[in-house]
Amino acid sequence: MWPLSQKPGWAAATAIWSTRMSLARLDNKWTAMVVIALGRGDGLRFGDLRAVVQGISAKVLTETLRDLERDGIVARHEYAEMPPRVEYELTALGRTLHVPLQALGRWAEKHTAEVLEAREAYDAGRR
Amino acid sequence: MWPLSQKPGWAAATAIWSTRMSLARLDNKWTAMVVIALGRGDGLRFGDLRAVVQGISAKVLTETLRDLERDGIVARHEYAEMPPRVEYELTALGRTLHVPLQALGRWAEKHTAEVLEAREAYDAGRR
DNA sequence: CAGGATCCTGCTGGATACTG
DNA sequence: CAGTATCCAGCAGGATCCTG
Repeated sequence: MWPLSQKPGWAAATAIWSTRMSLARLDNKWTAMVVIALGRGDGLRFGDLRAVVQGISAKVLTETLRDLERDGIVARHEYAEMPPRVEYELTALGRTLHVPLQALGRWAEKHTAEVLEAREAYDAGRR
Repeated sequence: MWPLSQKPGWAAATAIWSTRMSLARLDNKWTAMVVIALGRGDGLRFGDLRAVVQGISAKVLTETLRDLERDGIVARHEYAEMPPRVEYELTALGRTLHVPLQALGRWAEKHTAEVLEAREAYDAGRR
């Protein structure tokens, strides 16, 4: 195996990753969880999302949803009622994104123990 | 469809997501790209990684690699040579993580155009 | 209830210089 | 080459208060 840096086209092809991965909105640490949450039920309310995505503040949830709406991943439905009701759901594009993200969520659930063990072993070695 | 907040077990089951997704190291925006890069070749050097994961600083790459090593996802091989050489590769656990992350990368590549269009449309409507 | 506005802080992560 | 150490700016994101 030769150094990647000498592989023709590699650097150029991978240079745009950062841009594309940003488009996937992975730069916002909450995005993935919001999309996964939305992928489960249809018509989730703001409050439901806050409860499900534990730890997120109202402000950040609002911003995250705005960004996702702008990117065509989330659709916002506002009902002129009293009290006001707003529901969010994934668009068709959003549902395609939900697939790999859900796979990632499953990975996390499945391998949590292994990661924790590795972490303890590492820390034990350092001590 | 009833509100999620009333679904028994849901809140409890999803409350730990944040923890588990953190374990997946999605809170670091560079992690995904580093793992994807490592998943391609075996024995990537520090400098190669810096070149491939465009825009990352040496400091942050170091920290990211340390965290991944601690979590048992990346293995570090140091060679006592002059000049020094250090190679990184995914562990068995790391390769299982690589699968969903690569899928995510493919999503980003495939749907970049759609996202950009949605973004323009959204901004046009706002104007 | 859903969020806009504002203020403020901590940590992320960049720049630079130095070592084995 | 592959880091480490230090310093520091910027911004993510939390707390609080307010509105339709």
